[in-house]
Amino acid sequence: MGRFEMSGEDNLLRLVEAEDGDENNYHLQDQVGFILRKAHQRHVALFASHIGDLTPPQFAALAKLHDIGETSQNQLGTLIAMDAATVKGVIDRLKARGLVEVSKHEVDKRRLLVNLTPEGRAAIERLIPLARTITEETLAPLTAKETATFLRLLAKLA
Amino acid sequence: MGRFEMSGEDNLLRLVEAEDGDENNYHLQDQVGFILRKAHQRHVALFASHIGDLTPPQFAALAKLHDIGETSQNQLGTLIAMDAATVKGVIDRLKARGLVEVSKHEVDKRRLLVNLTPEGRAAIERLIPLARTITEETLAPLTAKETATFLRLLAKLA
DNA sequence: CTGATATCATTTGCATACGAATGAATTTGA
DNA sequence: TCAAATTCATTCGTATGCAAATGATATCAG
Repeated sequence: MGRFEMSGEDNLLRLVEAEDGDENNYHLQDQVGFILRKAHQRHVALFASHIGDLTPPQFAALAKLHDIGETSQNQLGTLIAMDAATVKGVIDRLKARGLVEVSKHEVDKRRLLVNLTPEGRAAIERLIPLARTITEETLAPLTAKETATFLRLLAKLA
Repeated sequence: MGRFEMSGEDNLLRLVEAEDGDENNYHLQDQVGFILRKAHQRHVALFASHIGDLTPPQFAALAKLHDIGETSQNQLGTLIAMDAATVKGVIDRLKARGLVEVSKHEVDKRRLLVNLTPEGRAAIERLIPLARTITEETLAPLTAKETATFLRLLAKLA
């Protein structure tokens, strides 16, 4: 289906359509969703290379608990953008490793309170500097000005 | 832990450190990895709202096969940024639905060739216009100029 | 007060995503 | 040539991520 095999009519059509963005061909590698997925993959790989024993979602849970203190599992999920099923798995694994502990809310018996253990607090405080490095490496292909622009626009899409 | 409970010494420390970017506090919601994850989540949700019966990775596989024609499973994985284990699962599910078919490479017996079926070709050609809409909606919070800038910078990170 | 709603957590099922190990086939290099 | 290294595919284990269903509890409206 090379362009050199097109008839004159097809060629005319192509020339007309080229004006509004080559609508005839679909280039997966130019789609925002595909590039977004790849950029996310690269970040996760960088994260793993620096922090091998914790995933980004696990880190996010610990960092948020460190920031705001004890909360319900549901509220934590909202703050770190995880649905209820996902956050449960993350908390279960952190609990199994002794990094967080859970307790029942005294008043509202539906709620499960989550908090850092001393080990969890030590871990997140040790890891935050590494996370800053990961952020830097993720953004390393951009200049400082580009980084500011990128983060501003990315935030609009999130 | 409010700032109004800080001692005078802490306050001085905070003022000094504020000069190089508030390094004492870690704000998860400002980290590129976290925002990248949320932006990706939003895109996947938009995708699902328009194309309910196919996931973005499945769509990517069909779109790439439509673009380049028959190829090995391994090569396809490289082109759509999936490792061998992941692409196998995606192809297995597309195969089970009759959208792709696989065959053995005659010369190199290690390779598994993958190609669209007529049904797969019809499906991807029907879905590509929807995918364009999804791209538009994903980028809707940005102006045209911002979109161009964003895609250029995002590509640098991917 | 109480029935309808809403919220919180859990469970199940399905689909990525990737590291590590394995086996088969191919390519390389001394 | 032939042993070593590489490539391709598969399998296993672990970890998100989300929809849907369920059960317990809490809130709201009449």
